[in-house]
Amino acid sequence: MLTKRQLVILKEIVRLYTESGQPVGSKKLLDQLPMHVSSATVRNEMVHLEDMGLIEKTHLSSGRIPSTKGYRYYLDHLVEPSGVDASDLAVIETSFDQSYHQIDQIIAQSAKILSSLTSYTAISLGPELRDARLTGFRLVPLGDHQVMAILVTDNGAVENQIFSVPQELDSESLEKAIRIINDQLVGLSLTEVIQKLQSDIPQLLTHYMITPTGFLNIFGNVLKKAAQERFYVDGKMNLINPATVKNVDQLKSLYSLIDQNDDLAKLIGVPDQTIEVRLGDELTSDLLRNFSLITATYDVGDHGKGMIALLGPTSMPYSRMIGLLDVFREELAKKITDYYTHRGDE
Amino acid sequence: MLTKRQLVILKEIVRLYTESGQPVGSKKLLDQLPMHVSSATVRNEMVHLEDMGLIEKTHLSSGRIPSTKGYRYYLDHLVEPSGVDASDLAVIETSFDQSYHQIDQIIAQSAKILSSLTSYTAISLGPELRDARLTGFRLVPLGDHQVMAILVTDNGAVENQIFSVPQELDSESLEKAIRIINDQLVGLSLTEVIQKLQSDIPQLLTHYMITPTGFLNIFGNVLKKAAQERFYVDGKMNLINPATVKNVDQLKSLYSLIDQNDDLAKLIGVPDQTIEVRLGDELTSDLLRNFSLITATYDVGDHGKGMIALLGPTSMPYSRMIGLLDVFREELAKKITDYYTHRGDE
DNA sequence: TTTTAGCACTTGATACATTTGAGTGCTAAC
DNA sequence: GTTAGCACTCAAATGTATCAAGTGCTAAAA
Repeated sequence: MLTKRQLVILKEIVRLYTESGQPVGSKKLLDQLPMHVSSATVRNEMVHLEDMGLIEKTHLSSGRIPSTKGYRYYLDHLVEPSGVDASDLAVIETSFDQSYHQIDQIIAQSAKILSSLTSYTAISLGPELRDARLTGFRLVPLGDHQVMAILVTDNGAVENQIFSVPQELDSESLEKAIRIINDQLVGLSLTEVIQKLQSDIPQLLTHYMITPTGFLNIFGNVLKKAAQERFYVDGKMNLINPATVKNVDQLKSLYSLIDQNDDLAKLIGVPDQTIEVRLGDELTSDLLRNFSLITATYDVGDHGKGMIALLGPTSMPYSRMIGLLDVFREELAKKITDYYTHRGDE
Repeated sequence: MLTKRQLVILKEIVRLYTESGQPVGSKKLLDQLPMHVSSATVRNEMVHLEDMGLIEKTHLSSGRIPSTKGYRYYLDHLVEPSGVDASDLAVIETSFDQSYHQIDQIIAQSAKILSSLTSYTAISLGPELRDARLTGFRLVPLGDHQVMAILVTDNGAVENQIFSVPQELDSESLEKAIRIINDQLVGLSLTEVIQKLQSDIPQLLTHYMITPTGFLNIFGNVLKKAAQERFYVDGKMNLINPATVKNVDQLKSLYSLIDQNDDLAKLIGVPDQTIEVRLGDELTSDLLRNFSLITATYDVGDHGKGMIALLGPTSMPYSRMIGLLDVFREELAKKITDYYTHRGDE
């Protein structure tokens, strides 16, 4: 158990280190501490904190920096989210103040705003699509044996993809198939649609088409693409930071980790807190040893939950970041709700 | 005028410097030279070359490196494109060996192949769209006052964008408008379409619609997007190179230069040679002082010309790069021609 | 028992001198 | 025109001294 004084010292070490980037020595620390004790006392306390593994030295005679365990303790017990600057708030509001034709544009914009506000890498994810309901499937002939398949869901996501049509498909049976799809599947959630696609539908189609596989491939493809979570990342450049990335190779690996949608999904996982910070070992990849990931979920009622996240060095100014994300959650949820209620009414 | 021996020496300096990255001294140079002269003779020749501004020293007693002017001379008179490795050729062929639904996928893949083969940044541009002809314009209702506008051209490019439909547009007049567009404009080149859009069409539409502006906005938007040259860039990471980029800020500026489609268009301009190398001052931006840009055009007959390019440090192995691009031009043109002839016939 | 003053010790950073090696330019002889 | 030889230059590596910031420990004070 930590004494009151040790708590204050740990908290101050975290603050000073994130501010200055330099290891914190007993003298510097003393200037900032509210109580008046001698530097020797502080040193003694620091020895205790070090014994507990909460802080560490970079070399024998250096000042101390928080260890991963120390940050963990700080985040679990000490951090106090700070309020958001009026100027930051203004940036958020003006940046969101445009009309969007697609929800994905809002999500992409979110990542952009967050990364510019924080100078870290921002990741954002739209409301979950699994529970979104299919509102329509279209095939638009483009000529030259090509069609564009378009899938629309009730939460505003639109997925499209272009296919070369297999020769055996004539436009008549295609139209029939589409009618069946729309009759049978509209209104179901995407997960349900995926299930039905593996049971009822194929048989149903055989009544009207000779070989439904070609068509089912097309539909299945677009469906898969639509049901997949798609992360928007902004501020990748900000990963370049001598404190976290040692060499160019590491940077390249990091980039490919982040560009890979699946890897990113694995990294972020399923946060269970509203705002959650993971760092060091808690992150899946060895590449992220010196990183910290703050995830925040947001809630848009019937339309499900989404997520925004910041990826940066372990020594982030957590109070500010957590405060900021907390406000941003609300603003984003508001904007999305707004979008759902007003779309098309301009 | 340079003597035979000076030419050999200049060429060798370029080769050794690109290989080693180190300034080349008289001794090292001597080992590689075919004729047997003394190092003093070589030194004398180097003084001449330096007087002509073709090579330079990094400091008073250092070896020599080619100057920008030296590279220019080398490229104009000395470079001999080398053949392409069998392995490189195999990579190109296997990477292209898939079926593509859209021409843009081929173009994007080109950039990917080139950057992975060269470890430089690769840029690619599809066949010119100005002369492409409009083959169709569609509006697909998605529900909730939203439509997707789709524009197809005869060279396989498909552009789509989603709009919220202005309230005053009912579906009936929309259909009429689309019929007019397709009747009047299909078969014309995009440049012609853009012209007509500013003259005949608005008046023509007023016969059938009350306020055509809403509709014209949508069409104009997609048209503009379709007619715009879109560059595909791959291997941006490779710009990180201590030889060319000194600090992180410069890197960020470079990235934003490359991400900005317009800036990129300005940078690349209109190459008049089949394969052209520009370096130093010849590039528009100050940021690119230490870079070299190799552009190569490719020709797909009726479907116009496109471009591929490599951006890297001035000290690239030009023989290999030029040889590679020359082969790649052909392969890409072949692949695209292939796409046009076989699309839809699988 | 806790706190503090004092001191010896460690370490990274900085500055400076010295050496080494790769290279040059020049001169005089071939 | 070419070459051997030599004095000279400079960056990079190496060595040395000093400084500042910090620590741990001990013994005395509170």
